[in-house]
Amino acid sequence: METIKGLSRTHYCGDLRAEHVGATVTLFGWVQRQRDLGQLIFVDLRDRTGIVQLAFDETVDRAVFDKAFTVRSEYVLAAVGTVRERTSKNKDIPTGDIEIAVTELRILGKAQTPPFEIVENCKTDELIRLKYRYLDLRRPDLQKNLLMRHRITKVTRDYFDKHGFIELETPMLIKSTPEGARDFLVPSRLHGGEFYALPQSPQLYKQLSMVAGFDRYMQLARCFRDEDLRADRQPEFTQIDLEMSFVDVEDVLAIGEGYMQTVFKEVLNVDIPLPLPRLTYTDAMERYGSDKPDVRFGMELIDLSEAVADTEFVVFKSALENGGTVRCINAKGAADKLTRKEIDKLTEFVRGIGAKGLAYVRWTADNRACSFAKFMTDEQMERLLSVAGAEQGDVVLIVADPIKKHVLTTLGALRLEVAERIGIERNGYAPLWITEFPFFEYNEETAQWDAMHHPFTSPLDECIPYLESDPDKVFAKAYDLVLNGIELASGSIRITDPALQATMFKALGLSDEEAEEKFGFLTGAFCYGAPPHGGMGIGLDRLVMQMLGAPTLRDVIAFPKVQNMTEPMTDCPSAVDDVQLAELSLSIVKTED
RNA sequence: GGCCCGGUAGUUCAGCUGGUUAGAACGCUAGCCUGUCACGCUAGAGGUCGACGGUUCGAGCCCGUUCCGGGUCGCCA
Repeated sequence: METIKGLSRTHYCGDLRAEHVGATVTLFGWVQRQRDLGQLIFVDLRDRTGIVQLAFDETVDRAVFDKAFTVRSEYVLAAVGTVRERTSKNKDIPTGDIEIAVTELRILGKAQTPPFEIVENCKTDELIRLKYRYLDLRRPDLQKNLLMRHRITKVTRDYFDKHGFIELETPMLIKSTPEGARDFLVPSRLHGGEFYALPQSPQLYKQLSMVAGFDRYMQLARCFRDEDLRADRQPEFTQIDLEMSFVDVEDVLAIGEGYMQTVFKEVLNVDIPLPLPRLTYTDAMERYGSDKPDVRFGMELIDLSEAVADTEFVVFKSALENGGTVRCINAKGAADKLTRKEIDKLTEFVRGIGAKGLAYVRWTADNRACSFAKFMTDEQMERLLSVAGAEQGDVVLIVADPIKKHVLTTLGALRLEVAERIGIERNGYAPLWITEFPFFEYNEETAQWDAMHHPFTSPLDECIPYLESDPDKVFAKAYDLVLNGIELASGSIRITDPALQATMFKALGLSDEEAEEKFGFLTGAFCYGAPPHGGMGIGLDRLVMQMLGAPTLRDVIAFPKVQNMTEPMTDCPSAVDDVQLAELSLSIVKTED
């Protein structure tokens, strides 16, 4: 191996063009491929900008030629040479008009044969790629993704800076307040038996920074949640966290949607018209069966309760008699694709998510196949189809249940499943706000009202009187930003009135002592002059994923975890030795099962 | 924790109803080749069929258990 001594890069490989012909250049990079034609050798040299061809022919020094003969894929090279026009051009790559007539070649690093080829659209199993993530990251796809991520964070900082936000760093070692997601815990050495938690979000600190008078705060904040993974959920993620003083809902939404417009314009050159559409939580649930609707297509939920009120079909009847509802979606023109067999699969699908079953009418050119036809008069069927807006070629999928929310969420999930199965086009970006979330959520298991948000979320002004009497009538100054069916951001206006905060804790079943123990430092701070404030957290990883159209978060995070929360490359988590444990006053209890 | 899908050469995959020595392509190694760019041609190496157990005269294939990965439900205030 040779050293880099005396060499300094003049160009990146991918930047060279015909205009550079005649120039002497010094390039560094990895060998994409070596082609040995006997008395002529080509080497494709790659760096993060692209690939350029190095040529070694009869004009080159014998020692240099022999060295070129020995190079293999992924060797790290330095090449000095002259840019010249190619005798036969390659139209497939940007540097295809030129090549480098190499005069000096150094092998700066040798490489074993990599376990997979460093190419775009690599088909290799993801586990293998993650084990060798440093090789995976060399691939143009991931290079592009992470360069784009950098671009997005740069635009983000610039946007918020321009709007008067200052970036503050909040601590990673914080107090555990185990509500909501599980905390990652960090044992304390100096305080044996006590623990820090890693932040699930900088929530309390950013609110304190408002009390401290910073007025506008933002941070690209690392956050941690010890919950199971999904394609769009990692235990460790980055949030564009922001908070603003002296604002109400409208002010925060304006900053948030301005940001969306800016980042899409500057990074993708996509125009997002403002203001963004808004749906209240209630409307979103009624129309799409979801609080994060993908509004790029219709197939909205339709209420059939009245239309089927007089039928004898026991499923509909008992749902309605027990205070429930009967609703449907109409898969327009899907009768060919949604065969009986496919509908059976959909039935299994809805059962899998807790529904009791799926009723349907499949209206083909031949007939109307209907799972409950024998309970329906012709007149009732006509009425149902008319309300559902059904025509020949449509498939109406119906769900009934005594609990309305079950019907809505089932159809919401079914709507997405059907769209996927029948191949509805879903292109472009359709961001929108979901507003006025309910404050409480009824927990059927405990028969209690739980907070739907963290306990510092402010109720709508007009709902305050109902806080203790009618939990179901209370809505929050809470809002989500939804993009193409994904929750991108979530935020709220916070409570700053200590009396109201005390009422909140009480409504949530927290005793004064518990509230003081957990959040005393915050409520205490609010006694020293708290400005009204609110903010939001935008999921950076999800934003990047959406902007790139990546199928998983792992494609936009440099070193992600896999589903069992390990990292294949370093094989963490791992055991530690007894000395370390003893220092932390910890011992491992082995469980058998 | 539940459900679904997957695991065969370095990689991507094929492998029939359970039946001879488990194949292909790419990659790799060596030789030849002066305009390739997915170079070409020739030859070669390369396998604990995820693991364990069972059924069978015989298992890559069937059964059970388990490990690993992916998706999803629960969970994620």
